[in-house]
Amino acid sequence: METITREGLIRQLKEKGLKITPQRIAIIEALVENRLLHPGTNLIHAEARKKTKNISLSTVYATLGEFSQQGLIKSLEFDRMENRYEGDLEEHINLVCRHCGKITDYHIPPSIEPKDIARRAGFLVMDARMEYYGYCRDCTMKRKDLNVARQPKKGVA
Amino acid sequence: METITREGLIRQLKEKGLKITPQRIAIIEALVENRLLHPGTNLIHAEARKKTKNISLSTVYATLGEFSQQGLIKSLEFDRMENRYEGDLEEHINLVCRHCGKITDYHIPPSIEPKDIARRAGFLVMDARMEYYGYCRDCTMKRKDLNVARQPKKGVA
DNA sequence: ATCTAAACTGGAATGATTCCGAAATGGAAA
DNA sequence: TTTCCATTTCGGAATCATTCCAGTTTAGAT
Ligand SMILES: [Mn+2]
Ligand SMILES: [Mn+2]
Ligand SMILES: [Zn+2]
Ligand SMILES: [Zn+2]
Repeated sequence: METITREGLIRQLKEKGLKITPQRIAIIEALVENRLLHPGTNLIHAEARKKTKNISLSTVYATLGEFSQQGLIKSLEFDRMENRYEGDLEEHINLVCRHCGKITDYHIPPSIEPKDIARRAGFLVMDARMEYYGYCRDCTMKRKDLNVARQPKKGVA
Repeated sequence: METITREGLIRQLKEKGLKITPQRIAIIEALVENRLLHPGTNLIHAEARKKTKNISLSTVYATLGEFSQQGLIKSLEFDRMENRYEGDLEEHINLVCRHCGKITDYHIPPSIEPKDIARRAGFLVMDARMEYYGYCRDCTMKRKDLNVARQPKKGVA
């Protein structure tokens, strides 16, 4: 099981010593209920508002950031488009429609032949993006502080 | 061959009826010379400036955008980090270091066992990102204007 | 009931990217 | 070669998702 649930998330918050607040409950419910949509910050904000009066957007940002950092959910980051949140932690391919923005999960069978898989799902593959994030050899060597650091904003080398 | 070269890019511009300007030449040279770094807009701007006096940042943005749209290069888009440009059009995995931001190419052998490959390259995989961009079944159906449209900024469904 | 570190808040700041109208120019046509 | 105009360039303002901040509230331990 790798899919988020209301109770599962609450339990994890407790385990990690994070506080259970009305705002967090509302956000959790919004996340779980809309997980198939890979909801963005604004949808979560709107849905959470229906459950508790006045949740600030700042809180939604902070909370989704915290949850992602803690590994409760994953954030799918885009350029000039709000980040989207993933409630399925299992490794799979997200089929992102360039036209309507819909993101669909495609769970990969043991062995892959990526393009075919997508085609079989009726998805017209125009471009692929596969990335691994982690630490390069150099950084692994001099690993002084491999705290989960955000990617540097500037500088290329 | 799938790697950009000065002459190749110039030829493609001509083929597509785009004008050859000093600014574009400078940007092309900057792209080719730094292709291994997956340079960002600012590096390209800085390098291009060395070749022709006064290239505006707007022009660099416009040019890299145009080149990407035409398929001469690919843009790797990130959240809160400047986009990076790819001069190797062959399908491969980009190993993105969360620590120093370095992006390394890893060309995939016929059949993949992704994680192992990365490990063999000395890269510590912490997270994976694999995405296909294209058109979902629904959009392919009612494909009226499948022009390369930018992803909608808002709205989830 | 008390207390404090954590969480929340609204508004300001950030920064990469886009947008804009005006000026410059590549290169086709004469 | 000169003319001409669609394309390109320019710089400054605008955009907008996200982050930051300083003050206030609160969950939950004691
Ligand atoms: Mn998914
Ligand atoms: Mn690459
Ligand atoms: Zn679609
Ligand atoms: Zn590194």
